[in-house]
Amino acid sequence: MSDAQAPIKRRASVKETKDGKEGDERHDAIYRAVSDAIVEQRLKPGARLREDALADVFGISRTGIRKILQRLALEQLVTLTPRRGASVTRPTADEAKDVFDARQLVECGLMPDVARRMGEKEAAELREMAKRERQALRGGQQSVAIRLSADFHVRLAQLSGNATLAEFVERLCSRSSLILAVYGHRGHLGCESHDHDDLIGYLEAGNGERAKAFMSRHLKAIEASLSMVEEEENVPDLQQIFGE
Amino acid sequence: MSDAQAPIKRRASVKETKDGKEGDERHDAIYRAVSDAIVEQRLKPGARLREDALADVFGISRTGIRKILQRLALEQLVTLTPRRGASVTRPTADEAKDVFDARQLVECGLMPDVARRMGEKEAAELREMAKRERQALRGGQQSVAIRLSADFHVRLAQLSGNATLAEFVERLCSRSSLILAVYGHRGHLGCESHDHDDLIGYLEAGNGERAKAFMSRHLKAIEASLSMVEEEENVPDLQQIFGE
DNA sequence: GTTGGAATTACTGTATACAATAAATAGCAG
DNA sequence: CTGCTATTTATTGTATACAGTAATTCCAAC
Repeated sequence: MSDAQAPIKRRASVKETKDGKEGDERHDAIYRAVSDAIVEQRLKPGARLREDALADVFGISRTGIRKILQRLALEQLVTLTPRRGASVTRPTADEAKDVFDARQLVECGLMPDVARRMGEKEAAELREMAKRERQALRGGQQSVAIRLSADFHVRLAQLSGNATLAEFVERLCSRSSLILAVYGHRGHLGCESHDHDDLIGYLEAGNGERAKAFMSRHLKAIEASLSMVEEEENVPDLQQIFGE
Repeated sequence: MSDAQAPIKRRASVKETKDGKEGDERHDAIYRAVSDAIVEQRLKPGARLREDALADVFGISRTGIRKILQRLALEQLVTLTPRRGASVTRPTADEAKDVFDARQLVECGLMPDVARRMGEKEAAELREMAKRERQALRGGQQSVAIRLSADFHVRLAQLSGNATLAEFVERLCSRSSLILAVYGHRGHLGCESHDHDDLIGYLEAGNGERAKAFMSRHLKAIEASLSMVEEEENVPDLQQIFGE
């Protein structure tokens, strides 16, 4: 079985790696910087990402930026419209449903495997992650908490031992963060903070079926917490005026 | 629910679109040409894909080629090693297991949804695809049959109505074709040709659970038909000599 | 004849320059 | 003053040139 055990890489400040590092690492750092900014909603859905501007900010040429934008586009975090450039993806309600249905199928299906491979070390690591998430939430850093929550789910999937499915879950979680950023209620993060701790308990006890059922409820709760009103279009005042 | 109903695009000869079409379509055509060549094993695992060579063949510059190679790399059809260039991915036994486990989870899980949304038109289309696959197999075009089989599974996933999962299945099927190309026995294609017809029957009858169970056996049969001996390395004689 | 090393070659990584197209603005006519 | 058209501007698409690095080949020495 392939090893999907590598822990989630810590995000490093982009500035730090600016000079000394090789090109590859630099590119990865920029990729993560943009990805994080999107997931943490510092770049809001619909925001345009001009190549020149990004190239200036990060001090590389447009060539490298295009590569990164393309990667983000394949992960559906940015939308690449021909001759119009890149912008942060604004997930539709349909996409949101697809993503959560997919998570339901995959993440729940993975729980038995995770329970089987769960050891002390893994449980401790997960608890640490859950703790950090709680701290961020208590500290009012909602967007950071969203990302930490996603990290938790991804790490869980990695523990299943299936690298392919873990990677898929990673993409789903990124998109979920975007969905939460758009449709989530302020002040009510989807994940109840103690859910993750409970889940770890079931997994550590080797109770895969119980964990599976719990994950299902957990995901349903997140999805239910969303207010799925499609954002009004750019010029919606017209319709409101018509209504009155 | 998002619309994942679009039929699989027909592969067009690359030559045809060479002059008249716009850049975007041209790029897509080249992408499909390379992708098909890999899936149909005209480009064998391990084969190097030099940028210059591809640029010459398709009459565009390296810039466009790199874009395409990058996309293929993200789909794990080609492996991109830094400063060494691109080569057709040679799936490991571990990867093969992950891919088939993933297919087991996802494709089987999708069957109930597919059964629910199955209509006459869809069934007819699937039967047509299955027929073409049988014909290719009978005509000795094994590699074409592998691709048609993959197309069938992808179309099935699209009928579930979940675009995200359908796309994931598409990737898994591409990789499966590669796996079959490497580990499959010559003359014994994984998919028994009538399996697909039987499956359509269950789905058309709305029997999702039966279809699910059948799909599970079907995928297990394919996986079981593989001979999972890791290909010997380029210069293995040395090891044999050591053994003697 | 084989091995070590240096020079050459081949290839990728990156930036930049140029072309093409769509958006914005200004100017003109009604 | 409004609406249409033309020009300008901003931004992406593409190719090419240059730099850097790994692989190969050739030569010499043992």
